[in-house]
Amino acid sequence: MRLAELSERSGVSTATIKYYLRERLLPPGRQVNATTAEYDEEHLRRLRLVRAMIQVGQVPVAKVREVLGHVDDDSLGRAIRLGAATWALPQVPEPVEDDEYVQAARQEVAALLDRLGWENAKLLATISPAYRSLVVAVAAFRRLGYGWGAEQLAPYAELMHRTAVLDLDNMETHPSEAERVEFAVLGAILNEPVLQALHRLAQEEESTRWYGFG
Amino acid sequence: MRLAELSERSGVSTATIKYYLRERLLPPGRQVNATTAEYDEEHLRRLRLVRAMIQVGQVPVAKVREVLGHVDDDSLGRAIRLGAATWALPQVPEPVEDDEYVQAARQEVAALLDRLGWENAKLLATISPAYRSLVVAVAAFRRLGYGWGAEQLAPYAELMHRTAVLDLDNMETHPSEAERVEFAVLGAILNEPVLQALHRLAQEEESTRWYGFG
DNA sequence: GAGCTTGGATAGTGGCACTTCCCAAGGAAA
DNA sequence: TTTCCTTGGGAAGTGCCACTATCCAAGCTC
Repeated sequence: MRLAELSERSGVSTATIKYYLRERLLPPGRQVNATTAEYDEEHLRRLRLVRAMIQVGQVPVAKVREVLGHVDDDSLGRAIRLGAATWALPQVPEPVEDDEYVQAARQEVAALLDRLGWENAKLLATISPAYRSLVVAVAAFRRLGYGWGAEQLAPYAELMHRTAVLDLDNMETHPSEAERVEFAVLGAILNEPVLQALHRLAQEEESTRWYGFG
Repeated sequence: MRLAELSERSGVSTATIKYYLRERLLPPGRQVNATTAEYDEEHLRRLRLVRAMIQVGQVPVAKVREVLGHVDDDSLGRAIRLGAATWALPQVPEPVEDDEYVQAARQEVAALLDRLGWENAKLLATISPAYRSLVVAVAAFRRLGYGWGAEQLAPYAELMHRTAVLDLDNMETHPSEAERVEFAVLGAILNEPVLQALHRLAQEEESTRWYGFG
């Protein structure tokens, strides 16, 4: 198919597709002659994946390129490819100053991992962006005077752990390795908006149960 | 305290504080004379809240102003104030076309709420941004050929429901109404990065348990 | 051969979160 | 008193980002 058809079938304007081609989020089409290139179903699928990451996952273009690089890199193991995708996602900025709140948050997070027995996560503490994000968020709470500590976090962490197990179970249901990897990446990126929306819906459900609509 | 001290104690540059004052995210200080204004602890607290929303919660400035308006509006009931904060948060864009995927996603979400017995959420279906986000995200999965439906979503929804119950339990532990409302708003905004970070950490923990670090 | 579409390149747009610059007024030091 | 620094406020500028508009020459279509 040509660019116009790719545009029509994906709902993405030709100008934007050209932009993605320029940004190397899509591989170039097969050049038929000087003014025509041919695209196939794989391009359409990749384009939809890119759109889903950008629009639903709110992933910036540069990060999309990075993630796709890992998706296409067959030399990496699955845990690495899954991790690479998650790690490439936008993160909260590095805490500029290591003030008392950040240090206290660091201790609480460490205590949390101890309590949960997440031995692997402890090993990843110094390098995992998720770990850093958690510390920053907990520090923000503490800075405002709320005592978020291991005790309050533990039940949340248990629930998130079960969520992660569901993620992996779902991934395992896919037959081919290529499909599993794409699903892992997608899951890492698209599951979060799903979880977020479910969380907000559940909050609405529950708070109206407690307090009514008024 | 004066602007310079407010800046020092919050770690936010004076230029940025001026910007927040101009954008009405902070109330003006008490004007001492033509070139001096006096700020107090409440300004510092509000500034930290604003920073937390913008940096950790990634909430755009315009939305922060909107949310703060609800926080300060004593005339609203708690469920409304909590909802108002969550609803003001950035959302995925409206699905442009009501194609087959969006329609199928809508049906699956409706089936999910039936299955879960979330009667209040069903009533909110036409107006809740969270509902719309969920539909958009599920549609994105379906467009890529993954069969996310009520059956796969239900266990996730159960876990998120328990999370929401934890949220409300935590809120109830705060003694004063004003504190509860601020905590509800903050929880709606800052809990999400916490949950996200916990989820990613749990994924790392679990996938390394399954597949190792290699 | 007139008039269309094609893909590629370049430059422009609009929004956002700051950040820089300038100013007049005030306080402090010489 | 004079000089110098600091203050808060406003206007304009910056840098980034995700597009989007405009050109262009080549080719296809009637």
